[in-house]
Order: sequence, then C-alpha cells, then structure tokens
Amino acid sequence: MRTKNTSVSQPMFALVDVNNFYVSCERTFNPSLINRPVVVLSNNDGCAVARSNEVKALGVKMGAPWFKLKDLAKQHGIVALSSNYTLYGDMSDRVMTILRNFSPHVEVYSIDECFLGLQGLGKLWPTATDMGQSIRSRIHQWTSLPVCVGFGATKTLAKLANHIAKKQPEFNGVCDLSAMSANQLNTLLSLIEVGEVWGVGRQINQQLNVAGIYTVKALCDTPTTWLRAKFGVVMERISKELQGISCLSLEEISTPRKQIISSRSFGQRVYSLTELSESVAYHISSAAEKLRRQHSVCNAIQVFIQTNPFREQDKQYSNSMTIPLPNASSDTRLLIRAALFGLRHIYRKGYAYKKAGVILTGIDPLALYQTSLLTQQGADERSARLMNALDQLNQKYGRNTVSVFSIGSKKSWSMRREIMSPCYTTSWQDVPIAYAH
DNA sequence: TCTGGGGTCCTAGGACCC
DNA sequence: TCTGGGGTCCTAGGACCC
Repeated sequence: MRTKNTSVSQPMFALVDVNNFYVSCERTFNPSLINRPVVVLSNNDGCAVARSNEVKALGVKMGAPWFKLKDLAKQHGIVALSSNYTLYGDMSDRVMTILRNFSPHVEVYSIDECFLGLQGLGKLWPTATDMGQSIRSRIHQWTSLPVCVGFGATKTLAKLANHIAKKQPEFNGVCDLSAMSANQLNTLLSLIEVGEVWGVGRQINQQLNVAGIYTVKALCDTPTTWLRAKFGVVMERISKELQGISCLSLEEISTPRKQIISSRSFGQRVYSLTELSESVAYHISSAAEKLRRQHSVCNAIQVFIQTNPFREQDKQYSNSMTIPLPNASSDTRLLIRAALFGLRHIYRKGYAYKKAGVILTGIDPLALYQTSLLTQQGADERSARLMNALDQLNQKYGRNTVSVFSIGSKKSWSMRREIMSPCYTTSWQDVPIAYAH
C-alpha cells in the first residue's frame, strides 16, 4: 500500500526575482552607487520606475513623479538616472541564461523575473533552499546582481514565498513555503497583507478589506465559492492556487504578442496635426518592426491621442479609432497610411495634446496563413490601391469626408459624429471597391 | 404594438501584472 | 513647468442574425 507523504511536500515552482532590477543594473556598472539612494526614471524623466532600498525606506512610491521628489532628493542626496533599457535587457538575458542551467523548465515572466519548473529535480539538491542559495550565489558571482528565490507548490505560492524572502531578512533571500509545517505557515501568512498576493490589486484589496479580509491567512480561510461568486473566475483561481491546487502552468514557450503598442508622452504639449502625424508614423514603424520580428501580420490598427489628464485646468479630449485593414499586413507604409487616415478623423484643433500612440491588433497566426495564400506582395499592392483611393476621396470632399465607423458601435458613432461632416459616409470596405478602378 | 431565445461579433472599460 | 510604457484577461452590452 502506498502511503502519502504529508509531512514535507516537494515544491513544484521557484520564482527568481532580481531585487530593484534597474537600480541594481546601474550599480553593476557604477559601483559608487552602491549603498546610496538611487532612482531610475521613466521616459522624459517623468517618474520613478525603480528605487533602491534606501529610497524605498524614504517612502518613495513606485511611479512617483520626479518633480514632486526633488526636495526630498536634495535633502537625502538621491541620485536620479535616466533609464537605459538596452542595458537592462542585456543583463536580463544573462540572468535567464544562468537560470537555464538550474532547470530545463523555464518561464521568463518579465524582464527581471523567472519561474522555474522543478519536476524531476528533487534529488539534485538536499533541499530546495540549498538550490535557492546556489542560484543566488551564482547569479551574484557572474552578474553581481542580487536576487531572491521563492519556492511553492503553485506559482502563486512561489510568488508569495519570493515576497517573504525579500522582506524578511532572516530568510536570507530564499523562502520555501512547502517545507513549512502548517503552524509555521499559518503564523507567517497571518502577518502578510492580502494585497501582497499575486493578482490582488488595489481595488480587490479594498473590497476584501470591506469584507473583513486583511491577511493572506484570512483569504486562505475564505470559501472559494464565495470568492468566485463575488469576484469571478480570476479570484477563484487565486484562491485555489493559495491552497496548493495548481491552476497556472509553466508557460515555457513564449507565445507571440496579441497586440503591440507603441506610445509615448510628449516632452512638451503638442497642438498641430503635423506634429501628431510625425509621432504616429514613428510609432507605427517601431510597432511594425516588432510585428515582423515575431513573423506576424495584423488586420487592424488603433490610433489614439489624448490631452494631459493631470492638467485639470485644460480642456480635455481623448479619442481613438480602429481601422480595419483590407488585408492583414505588416507593411510599414501601408500601416502608416491607415493610421494617419484615422488620426485625421479623431484630431481636433485647439487642444494641447500630451500623448499619442498606436496599437496593432487582430494579430493571429491564421491571419498570416490567409495572407500567405495570396502573395504578400499582391495583398499589399491591393491594400495600397485601396488606401490611395481613400486618400483621393478625402482630398476631394475634405478631410472629414469618409468615415470608417460602420465597424463601430452606435455610441462611438455619435461620439464621432460631431467631428465629421455628414455629407458622405460609407464603410472602409465599401469605398475602395467602388473607387479602386 | 408586443412577443422569445440563442448565438456571434465587436467595442469599451475595468481589473490586474511588470 | 514637470505625472511611464507595454501587456493580459474578463465582463457587459449593443448590433445583428436566425
């Protein structure tokens, strides 16, 4: 008869996470930053996207706007650096390469985080903690980056373990939840706020608090059915994962992106259609490059613009338009034309724009297959002809002539109606066929 | 004029993650 | 004066069809 080993179970997942990743990368190449308060800033040096422990201790929050921190920075000698994503990407690759030596089952979850699947590795190490310490020391030796390692029966528990390893120094950077007795575990989990659980964000945290659930322990003790009824399937999954029932599997093969976004805030405010057009064209070209790199095509693009929501004294405006393409494509020039077509329709004079961007959507392997049935060149040529026809129509009747919102809802129609003269409207697909030749 | 249900597709918006 | 950027998933609701 087989006996079930209930005393100590094997962890199935490890989560390795680099501490204060961007800051740590900068410190690797500039050791004088070690032990000093350091922040790395976002684009345009807008806000803090990474903080050293010293800065966190000063109460600086993630995403805090830099201009509000300047006094504090002067006071405490905080060093602020502009971000260098090329460097971070390179360091990330090195860490992931090292981790592949520890397990063949690897999911690169983000630039600084990695899940390892541990099936079949049980006999290699006396304990999971030994493995964790070995990971820590090797990564530190080879890249000088500090990491923490969490082990658990599910990904959610491994995440939680990682959090504990980071926050509680007595764990020395490695925490294995599956090695703990029920008592130990309960004590530990009753000290951690429920908002630290992976998947519990600000809103749900608040609602859980209202229901009297403040700690991870309390969440574990809440019936899954109640959570499901109140919060939906995502919460149900979290609940099960916390109880050791694995619902999230290791995704070792990186799937192609389903949408590709390129957007940026402007350094200054922007007023003219010309400037917006330049920005949108630039975004399309970088997004299309990404698209081709993953060997995909898209069959629609969305273009959006918005004013600065933080300037409440200004008139606000934001709008977007989705433009379906006659044929799925990754051709930059074609995509730019479609995007500028949309931009002309949503642009309104007299606003101070702060942000513009594009989203390539409708990306799927089937689209690629369908396109390849035609030749790509043939498809693109046809699309280009249709674009031309539309441009001509717009020139003839003025820029607000041809609308594409037969694809949109009634709501978006009424929203857009005010910016379009109603002299002539038709669908994107209808126009070109009638005017193509 | 009022009456039913099921299915699909699309968009918008909200929540989360890093 | 100055407030990031790139993703995912889920749900609700409308349009449209049978």
